[in-house]
Amino acid sequence: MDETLRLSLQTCFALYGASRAVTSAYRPLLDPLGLTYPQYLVLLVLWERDGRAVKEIGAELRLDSGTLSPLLKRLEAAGFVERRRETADERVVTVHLTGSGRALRESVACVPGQVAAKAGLDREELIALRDVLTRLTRTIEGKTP
Amino acid sequence: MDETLRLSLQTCFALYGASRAVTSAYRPLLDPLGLTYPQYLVLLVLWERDGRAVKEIGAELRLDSGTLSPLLKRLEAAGFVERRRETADERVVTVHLTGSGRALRESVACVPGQVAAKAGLDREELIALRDVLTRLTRTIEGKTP
DNA sequence: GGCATTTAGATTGCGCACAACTCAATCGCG
DNA sequence: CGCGATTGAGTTGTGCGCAATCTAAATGCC
Repeated sequence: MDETLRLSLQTCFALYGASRAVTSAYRPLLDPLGLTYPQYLVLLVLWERDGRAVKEIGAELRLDSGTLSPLLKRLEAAGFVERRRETADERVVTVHLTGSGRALRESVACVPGQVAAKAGLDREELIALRDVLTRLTRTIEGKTP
Repeated sequence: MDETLRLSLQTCFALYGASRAVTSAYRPLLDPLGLTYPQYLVLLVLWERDGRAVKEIGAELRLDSGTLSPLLKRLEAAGFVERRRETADERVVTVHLTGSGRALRESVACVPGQVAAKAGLDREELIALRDVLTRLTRTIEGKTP
């Protein structure tokens, strides 16, 4: 097989493996708090700005309602968020942190540092990796809308 | 929040997003053939060397039997592979390509090239990305065995 | 005002991932 | 040889991720 094709395959597989490895690096840290990695991402979005619509959260994380609806239901069942149907536009549901949802922020403050330590990349590499992955994602999404 | 922690979060999220973006770049190419990306990976492993044990495939792709057993069952139902319980050691099941499983190889020959085109990274970037991701995965797996 | 179109969210269904468990076969050690 | 420990595969249950579909609400256009 062509060298370039092989390289493409290897890179895609490396991406697939690395993503699972990072998620599994988060797992032992989040599990004691009763969170999964995607749930943690939703909370990050809400900690930055509370009371967002499901739609906005989805735009931020690139997740549709098919993924978010049940996930938010679980976060609500766990007591970390509340969902409110807006009166101004009753199609919209906004998601609000509860007290324990806000409190969780302190509990996970050390998580990113611990994951960074497990990853073992230095600052330069993290920046380069973040930037090339962001560009890759944007390029693909531009071509598969 | 600490600048470094933010960087770590951004990089993990970029990895999570890029992995899904790449998988979704494969989807329209593999879907007409009745394959998913993980199924395609299993076939890649078998095209390289046929008749491997489930265990070996799992070691190659870092997938356990909980993922592979039903996946292989679906590949078998689709007529691309056959599973045989070994007589020498009856715990072992080896997976063998069928004629149509082998034939599929030609049909997907163009796939990696098309994905590479969608990704829009040049050769140097692909190599750098593959290598840093491979190192990242190994480092994490070394620390979370 | 009335009706088609669009929009936000939920639901259904399928296929991974992964943990936890079962079961049968094999291995290893006394 | 016998038997406990280990191994390989499968099963069960949970939680994404995404396509397809549904419903209700809002919008637009006449």
